[in-house]
Amino acid sequence: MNGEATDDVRDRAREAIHRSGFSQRGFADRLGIDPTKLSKSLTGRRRFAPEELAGIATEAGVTVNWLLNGDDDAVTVAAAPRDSAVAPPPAIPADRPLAAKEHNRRLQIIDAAWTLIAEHGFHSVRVAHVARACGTSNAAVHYHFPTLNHLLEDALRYSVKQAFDRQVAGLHEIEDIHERLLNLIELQLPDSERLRLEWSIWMQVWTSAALDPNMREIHADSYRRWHETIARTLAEGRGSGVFADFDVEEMTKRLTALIDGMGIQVMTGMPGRSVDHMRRTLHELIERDVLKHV
Amino acid sequence: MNGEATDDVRDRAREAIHRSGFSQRGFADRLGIDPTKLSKSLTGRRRFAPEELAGIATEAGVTVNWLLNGDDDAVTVAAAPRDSAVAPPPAIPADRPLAAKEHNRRLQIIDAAWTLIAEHGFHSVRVAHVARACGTSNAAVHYHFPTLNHLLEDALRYSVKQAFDRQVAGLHEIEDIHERLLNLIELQLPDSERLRLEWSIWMQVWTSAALDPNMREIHADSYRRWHETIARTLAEGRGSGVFADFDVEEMTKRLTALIDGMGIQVMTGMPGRSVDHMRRTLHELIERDVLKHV
DNA sequence: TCTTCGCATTGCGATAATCGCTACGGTGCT
DNA sequence: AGCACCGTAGCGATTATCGCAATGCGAAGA
Repeated sequence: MNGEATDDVRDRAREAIHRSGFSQRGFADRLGIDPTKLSKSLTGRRRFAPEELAGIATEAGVTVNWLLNGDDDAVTVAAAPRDSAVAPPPAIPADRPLAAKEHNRRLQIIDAAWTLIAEHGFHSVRVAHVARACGTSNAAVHYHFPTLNHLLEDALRYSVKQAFDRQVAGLHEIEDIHERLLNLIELQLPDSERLRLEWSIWMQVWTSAALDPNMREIHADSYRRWHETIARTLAEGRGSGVFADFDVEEMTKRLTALIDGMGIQVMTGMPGRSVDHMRRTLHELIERDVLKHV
Repeated sequence: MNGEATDDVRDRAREAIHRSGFSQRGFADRLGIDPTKLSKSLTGRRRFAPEELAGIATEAGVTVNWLLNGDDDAVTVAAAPRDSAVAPPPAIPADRPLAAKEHNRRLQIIDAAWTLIAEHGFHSVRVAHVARACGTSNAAVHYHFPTLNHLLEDALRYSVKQAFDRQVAGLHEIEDIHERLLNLIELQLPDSERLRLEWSIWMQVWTSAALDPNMREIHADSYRRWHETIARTLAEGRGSGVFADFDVEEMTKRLTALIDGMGIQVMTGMPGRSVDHMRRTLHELIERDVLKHV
């Protein structure tokens, strides 16, 4: 968990890129970064930025946790989703590099569906919308996904994986537990457009889970992950004497409930509720009830 | 705000019942209470139970606030919804009692729609479902409501009004401010089946409001009402010296966020989150941060 | 280097199902 | 008679999904 990317990490990154079927240069283009930056990082002359790690994981169909630790289930700063939630559906033939376009339309479709769900709501997404967003036809969508519901479910899993990757990539270098907790919260605030979309999806998952038992599973997995990530951080800080001597489970429940509740208020645009206010309130809570006072 | 129903209250109740077109006996049947109880209450020999007040208001198309205070907008224990949220759509001809069945199919349809929304979600409600639940035809639904969307909107307004009536009826007799705050919370816990359905609807309103600007209005009204009800109670307790000297707005935000967040966790069936736990946590918060400690 | 073949991918058009809404006529109350 | 209320039947629009044929690309062969 140190700041330098080890040889192992670089090897795995190289392997993932190779298996994606892209050239190093093409992969850098997809990530939207300069090819020379990627090259430097892959040879150890530059460290990976958190977004880059997350991007590599997404494009190559692996997890950041695997990139960093060589194991999808390695215990790290954030709790891992269950397999059900990651499942890269077409089994990856480990030996053969994928044909350049393979896996890509699929990812493009999932991402388009994800965005459409976040912007217009689960029930308003039509096959035709997804197809149009990808510049392709309805049939192409149905070629990759048997039914619309399969696609939508995969889009939700994609969302879970994204949040996980973002957390691992953004937090693994942070040693100070107090700072890590603050950063963990920062990574969840509905601040950027991307995170607002993610919040929109969580809210939809909550309401669906309250109605439809089939949604319970994906919700339970994503929420358990979120709960355990907080709980693990609190437990670490408490164990190392930086945090006060509270009941970890109780404090986790309070913190998650407060974050969710304030997130809703921000997302629905209630007067007086802003991201700034949300951040301030959470920092106050941590200052007052989480940190140990000497 | 004393415990006895005044002459005024009884007069207004009688008027409302009369205008509903039912006989006193028939009205009691609709409320599901013994006709003799209704008779005693109307003549002052028995007090109205809170559910009875709420029931009278719902069936007769008035608000509990009007029953108690003679004015829909009277300032009371709970904040009133804006007109937009109550609007008893067919203007009530004040002189003529309604024909027995009038207003009733309409209410039945709204209530059926309300239940269906809560159970299956806004977007899954079909005209045919509502019709079947009422034992009638699609056309009957369209007779009372121009479009499905009008019906669904009215069902949401109905939900706002219900919560308001429940709060006024349940709290108006409680003088002790601390006890009233606890009761206010108690009235919102997703404990009974009815309240679980109401929570389901709130969650849907939240997510819709985050997506669709048109939903903002109804959400803003219902949430403002909820916010102000809490804020008013906190301010009253603070003013009378029972509560500590906190910032009312801030405390209101914290309390509502915590309630919402925990409500979600209960509604989605997260492990370790129960109504009991929710109640306990809220009571602890009030004990620690709201009450004045001598 | 050119041709051919196989296969993954995609577009086009059709089909069937769902669903909101309406036209029209009937019924019973006043 | 007049009116509020409601049922039957069906139109028309939207959509998910499927069958079929075309396309394009890499591998294999000439």
